[in-house]
Parts: sequence; structure tokens; C-alpha cells
Amino acid sequence: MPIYSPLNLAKLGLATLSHSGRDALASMYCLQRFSFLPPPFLHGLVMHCPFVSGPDFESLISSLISNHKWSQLKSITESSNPTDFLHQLFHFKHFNSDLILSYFKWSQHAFQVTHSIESYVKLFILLANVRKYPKIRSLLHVFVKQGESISVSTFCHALLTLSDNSCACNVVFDMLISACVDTGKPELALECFRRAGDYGFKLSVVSCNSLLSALVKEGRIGNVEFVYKEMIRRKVEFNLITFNTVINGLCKAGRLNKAGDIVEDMKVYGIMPSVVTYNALIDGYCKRGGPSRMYKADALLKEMVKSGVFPNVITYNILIDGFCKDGNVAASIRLFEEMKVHGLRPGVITYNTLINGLCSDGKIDEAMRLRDEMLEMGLEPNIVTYNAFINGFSKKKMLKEAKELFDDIVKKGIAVNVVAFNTLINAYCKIGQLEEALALCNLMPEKMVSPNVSTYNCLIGAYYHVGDIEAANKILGEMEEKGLKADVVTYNIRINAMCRRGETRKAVRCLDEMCRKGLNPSHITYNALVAGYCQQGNPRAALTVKKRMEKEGKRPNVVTYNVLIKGFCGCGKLEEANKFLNEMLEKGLIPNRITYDIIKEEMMEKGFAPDIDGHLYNDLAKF
DNA sequence: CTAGGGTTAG
Repeated sequence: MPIYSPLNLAKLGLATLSHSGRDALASMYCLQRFSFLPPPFLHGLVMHCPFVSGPDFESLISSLISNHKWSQLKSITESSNPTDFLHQLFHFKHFNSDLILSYFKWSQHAFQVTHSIESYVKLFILLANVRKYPKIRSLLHVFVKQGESISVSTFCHALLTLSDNSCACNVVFDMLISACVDTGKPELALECFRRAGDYGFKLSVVSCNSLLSALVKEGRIGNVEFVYKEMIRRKVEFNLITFNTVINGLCKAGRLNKAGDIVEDMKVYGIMPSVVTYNALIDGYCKRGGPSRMYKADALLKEMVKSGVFPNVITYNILIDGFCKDGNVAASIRLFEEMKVHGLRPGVITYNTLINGLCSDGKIDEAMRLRDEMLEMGLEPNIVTYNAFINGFSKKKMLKEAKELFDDIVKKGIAVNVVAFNTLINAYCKIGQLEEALALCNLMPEKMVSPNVSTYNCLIGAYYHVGDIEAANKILGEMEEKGLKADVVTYNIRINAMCRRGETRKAVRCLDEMCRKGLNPSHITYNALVAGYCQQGNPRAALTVKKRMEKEGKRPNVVTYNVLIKGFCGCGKLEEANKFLNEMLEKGLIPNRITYDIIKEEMMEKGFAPDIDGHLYNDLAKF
């Protein structure tokens, strides 16, 4: 093709410059198809002829974009800004959405610009009209992920003003919610959900479900209930997953009765509970079902079978774990055998759960037998399995064995995780071998493991324990410098240490501080303060703490009462002590060994036979 | 949409 020799090109270039812009561009269009055009040449050309629109120009741009001739396109657009150019593209008559999307992405990257929400929305609508949903999804993902502070109302407004196709608007906005959830911004997703109501966008059950699921994960049960109620009000379609998610959220929050109500709701809608529904309920009862939790969990198992829903491996895993944590490993083993009889094959999680239960119960030999069994079944022990054993050894103060196992894992090339480290670090801290604990901390970076809040909590607790308050505070500061936020346990440790030192005022300020930070004080937090005041011989002040915990919706537990009873006994106020003993019984709390010891000691001291209150004594004597 | 490991209190 002799006419495209470099010499001819140059001649043509000079010639075209003297022609009208339009002709020149047409020539360029011919040329660039052969990829010959040197960018500086094009740039010079464009500088000399102000833009003209029209089919030729459109074709040129279209061709450049579709063939990814970015450097040449850059030459052209350098004289106008990418945002204006994008707007020009939107007005092209026969320009397809793919080309605009292509330019959109390239220009953001090449010019380091972020297009406006309106531009995004224009593109989304364009894509929605030709049903290119996956493309919208991935672009929305980028949009949400990179957007620092996205104005949802601007987005809504743009959607309504730029499109009269309500279907497209609904789809785009629905996908926006999913994108927010997928990029870990549930707060934003929730705002979108609210706005969708204001602007009348119809949402799909899929995006609402994923929003619900994200809110459950964050433990925001109030928001879960809001979304659920709104879905009913707005007549969003429901499905089984919607109900299961809400039920699971309520169970996780300990709202078991409410969860039961939702089960009735779903039946009304003609949706029957599935194995997932029952599993969520059973898990809820196992973990937060009060004193008779395992009885209720077991009743649910029977109920599901009766209504024709068959338990699966997960159901058994939940129950086995529940019984283990309830201190009833024997029941767990019975279930383990039962599941095999029903043709369900225990998996790695099943074995790990049982092994952990046995190890926590000090039955390491039995746990070892199970490990052998899992190997026979072709199941590979993983880091969780090993951690259960490390924990078992640590609990038995067999730190040598624990450390040997740890080293073995490392040697085997299995990646040790932060839990393995924490288990061992905690064990060393507990027996006062701080140097060993610190040595492990120093090993963490080498194994590519970062300490977490729990790691620091172990160390902070250990330093308080040996009375090195300065070191504890130093490491607390170090933790916060690393961006790790103190959690409830951190505060419990601090508050407890303060109370033990008699600094109860300071401890209360610490409690206020954790509340300000949005942390929910636990029973342990309040109990530490109750104990602190009692130890100071000031059970009256301890009562104000009890009132505060009740106001916050935390019911005093056995520990709270034990501490109070001991406090009142300690300053000779036996009647008050007895009042609280009766109060705890009225509330259905079962006194434990410690309650019994406190009262017995007190009575003996006073020279009474410890059966003044015969009924109570009989109750206590059972322990 | 449901299941497993470590940390706090008397």
C-alpha cells in the first residue's frame, strides 16, 4: 500500500491541514484504521480545527474507542476536558452504551477524574435500557467502593430526572443497594433502602435479603426489624430466605420469642419453615436460650422431625456444640452416634466441635481417638482441630505439650493463625510466664500473623495481674496506635483492674467512656464494679451499679447476686443479704456453689447451724 | 438464609 508510506503520510498531513476540519477528520478516520497515525500528528491536526460534530466525527471516535486506540483518543481529547467530552458522547446519535462505558472507564483512569453522579446515572440508564445488567453491577461496585461520600438523594434525583423509564430506575437503584452491601457499606445500603421508599423505587426481594443479611451480620437487629416491616408495608415480594434471615437475626440477638412470632408470620404467608429456619432457631436456643436452653433446642429437633423437616449435618453440628458448651459432652456424643445412624456423615466441623468439647472438658485422650477416626474417614484435621488440642493442653497446664503441638503445626507447614497464637499467649500469661508470651508475640510477624484485640487483651490483663500498670497502659496505647480499637473485654479488664485497686470512681468513668464509644457493657463489666464497691465496704454504691445495669436492660446474674450478698454479709447487714438471696430465687436464678459457700461461711461465723432457712439450705445442699 | 477454635467476673 504505497500511498501510506511515511512520506505520503507526511504530505497528506500537510495537505489535510489546509483543508476544512471535516475533510481532515474524514482522512484521519481512514488513516487510523490502519494504525499508522502518529499521535502528535493527530494532536496537531485537532488543535487546528475546532471540533465539528457529525457522522464522520462520531465514526472516528467510535472506531478509536472500539479498537482501544487510547493514545490517539487522548490526543484528541486533550484539548477538551474528559467530562465535556463524555457529555458530547452522550449526545451522539448512534453511539452505543458499550462504547460510552469503555470511554468512561478509560477516562477515569487516564485523567484521574471521577465522573459526576449524574454522569454515572446517565450511563446506568443507558445500560439498563439495553439490559446490560452485569455491566451495571460491576460499574456500580466501583462507583460505591471508590465514592467517599455518595449522596443518595442526588443519585435518586438524577435517576428520576434523567429517565422516564421507571423500570430502569428500579433496576438500577436495586442494584445500587446490592453494590453497597457487597462493598461492605451496609449503612449506605440502609440509607438507599429508606430513600427508595421516599422516591417510590420498587425493590427486589434479592437486594432486600442481602441488606437484611448484612444488617444481621452487624448485629443491628433494630434495623433488621425496620427493613422487615417496611418490606411488608411497601409490598416487596417475600421469600423463605427473607424470613430465615430475619429469624436468624432475632435469634442471634436473643429475641427468641419474637423469632417464634416470625415463624408464625411466615406460615400465614404460606411459606413453611425449612431446615434452615429450624437450624437458626435451634442455634438461638443453644446460645441464648436461658437455663433450659438445651431442653428447648432438643424439643425443636423433635418438632422439626414431626413436621417432616429433616435435620441435616448443620443441625447436628449446632446441637453437638450446644451440648458441649452446656457441659454435657455425653449428650453430644449420643447425637454424634445418632446422626451416623440416620445416614448423615459427620464433617470436619462436626469432629472439630466434638474434639473441642472434649478438650475443654479435659478429655484429651478421647479427643485424640476422634482425631484418629476423622483421619480414617478421610477427613483432614485443620488449624481449628489443632487449636482445640492446644487449648486442651493449656487448660490442663500442659504448656510443654501445647507448645510442642504448636511447633509441630508450624513444621508441618500448616498456617498458624491468630487464634493459635492467642491460645498459647493466653496460657503463658495465665501462669505468669510473660517472657514466653512476649516471645510468641515477636514470632507473629514472621508467621505473617497480626495480633488482634484479643492478643492485646491477654497481655494487658497479664500486666495488670502482676501489678505493672505502666506496662499495661503502654501496651494499650500501642494497640490503639495500630488502629485496633479496645473492645468490651479490654474495658472489662481495665475496669476490673481499677476496681481491684480500689479506684472505683475511675472505673465508673471508664464505664462511661466505653458507653460513649458505643460499646455495650456486659454483665462482667457491671459485676466488676459491683464487686469493687462491695470490696470497699460500700454495698450501697454497688446497688446503684445494679440499678444502672437493670436500666440498661441487663438482668443481674448469679455472679451479681453472689457479689452483693457477700458485700452485705461483709459489713454485717445480714437482712439485706438475705433480701437479695430471695430476690435471686424469685427471678429464677439458681444459686451456685459460691452462693452456698458465702452463706455457709457467714452462718458458721455467726455461730448458727447453716440451716436457718431450711428450704434454701436444702436447695443449696444439692450442690 | 443456618454450624466450628482463643480472651473477661465471683
